Amino acid sequence: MLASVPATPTFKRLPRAVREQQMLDAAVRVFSRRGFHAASMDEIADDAGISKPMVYAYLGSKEQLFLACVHREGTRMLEAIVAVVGADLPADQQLWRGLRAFFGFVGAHRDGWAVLYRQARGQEAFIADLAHMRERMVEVIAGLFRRAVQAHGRLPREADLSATAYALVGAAESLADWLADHPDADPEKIATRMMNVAWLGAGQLLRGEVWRRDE
Amino acid sequence: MLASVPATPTFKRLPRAVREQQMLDAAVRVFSRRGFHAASMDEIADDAGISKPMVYAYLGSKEQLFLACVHREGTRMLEAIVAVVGADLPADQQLWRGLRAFFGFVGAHRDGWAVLYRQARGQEAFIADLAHMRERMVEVIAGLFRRAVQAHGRLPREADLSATAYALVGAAESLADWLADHPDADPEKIATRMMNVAWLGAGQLLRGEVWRRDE
DNA sequence: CCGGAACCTACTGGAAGGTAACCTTACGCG
DNA sequence: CGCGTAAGGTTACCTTCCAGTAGGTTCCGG
Repeated sequence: MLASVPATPTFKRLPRAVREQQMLDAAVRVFSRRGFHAASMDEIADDAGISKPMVYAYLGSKEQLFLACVHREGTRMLEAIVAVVGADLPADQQLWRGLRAFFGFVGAHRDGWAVLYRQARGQEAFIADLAHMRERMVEVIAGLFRRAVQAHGRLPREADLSATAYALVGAAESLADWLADHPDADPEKIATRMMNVAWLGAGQLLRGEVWRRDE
Repeated sequence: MLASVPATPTFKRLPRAVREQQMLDAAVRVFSRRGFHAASMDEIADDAGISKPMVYAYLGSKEQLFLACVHREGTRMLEAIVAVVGADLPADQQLWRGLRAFFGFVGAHRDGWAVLYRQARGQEAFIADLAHMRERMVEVIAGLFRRAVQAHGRLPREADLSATAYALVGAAESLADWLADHPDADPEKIATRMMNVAWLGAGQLLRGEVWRRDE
């Protein structure tokens, strides 16, 4: 009989590891579409092609699920950046490569990272974890500057370093936001603009100077 | 007669305009303490010393109430900035004064503006209005640069101008966030640091150059 | 004394987080 | 081979919370 072979190849039982990733994918989609509170577990489960209790069984509560999303995406992004920043390159080259990787990543995950990240800020329950990831990013950049300044034979003040790093991270996030909302924008171009303002500063920019990458 | 002055100063009937401001004050407090969704209309009404139906009668729905908050605070901030930026000062002076006003404002409304603003981002319903306010801010800064560049005899590309402005706005917001979380930080100092990185850029900073305000 | 503005208590209706109890397929092991 | 059991999966429910409202009361101005 025909009926013995099920005509629905989609609904197969899958091992936990696979389902978990599918659920996280769905959760990222829904969270970034709706925001944390407005997203319902029903919709996430639906989007993942599974029923709600499974989500609870595998990922725990809604909060835990959200944290898992942020953690996965954040780790991917940080790895993508760290991978391309060579430790012994000149500072501007490091910054350039990091920025290019960052905007490349955001460009490739438009509805994923940027929006998710924005969601997490201000949601009381997550600011601690978010601040921690942000801190790691800031520390990477601050460390970059620390070495560069020391290479110039001066000793930097920590407060100045981290303030500068914070400002750069904020600037990058702002442009990433803009990028996320403009599907036809070119990440590489954004990275170049960001590099210009970050490295040269407004003062030199409006005098017509341009940063060149001469790799 | 003495009786004409009521002896109960707390529970007096008040004209609409006054109550509305009290409600907005309470709403800003509660929204920034809890976040948009976690804030309940009951708590806001309670905090305002009034009952819930009054809030609905005067300010409409929860969304409208939130928008009213954002709008009021945002307008106040923009006015504070525009008021100090003289139209015919050199560009760096304008930027410096604007930044000082901005961080001064945030410092004076720590639990008000910064958190409220962060709340609004990512909440589907508000991104349009938020983007509009942000756009006004970006346009102010972009206009500042446009004139400065033209004063140098060159014609700027709009895309570059707004990208630069976006980056600066993002950097300022990021530092403002940091400021909102550090009650003992000095707004003036943050403004100086921001001015350094914005005007000089990282390249000159790590060579040890410093922007001086010589007013 | 009447109209309307300020104000209240008390309710409804629905949405959504979370769970209990149950089915069903794969597959390891005797 | 077959059988038991755990892992994959489901339906249907409970509960709580909260935006929003119905309908009534008090007070002031004219």
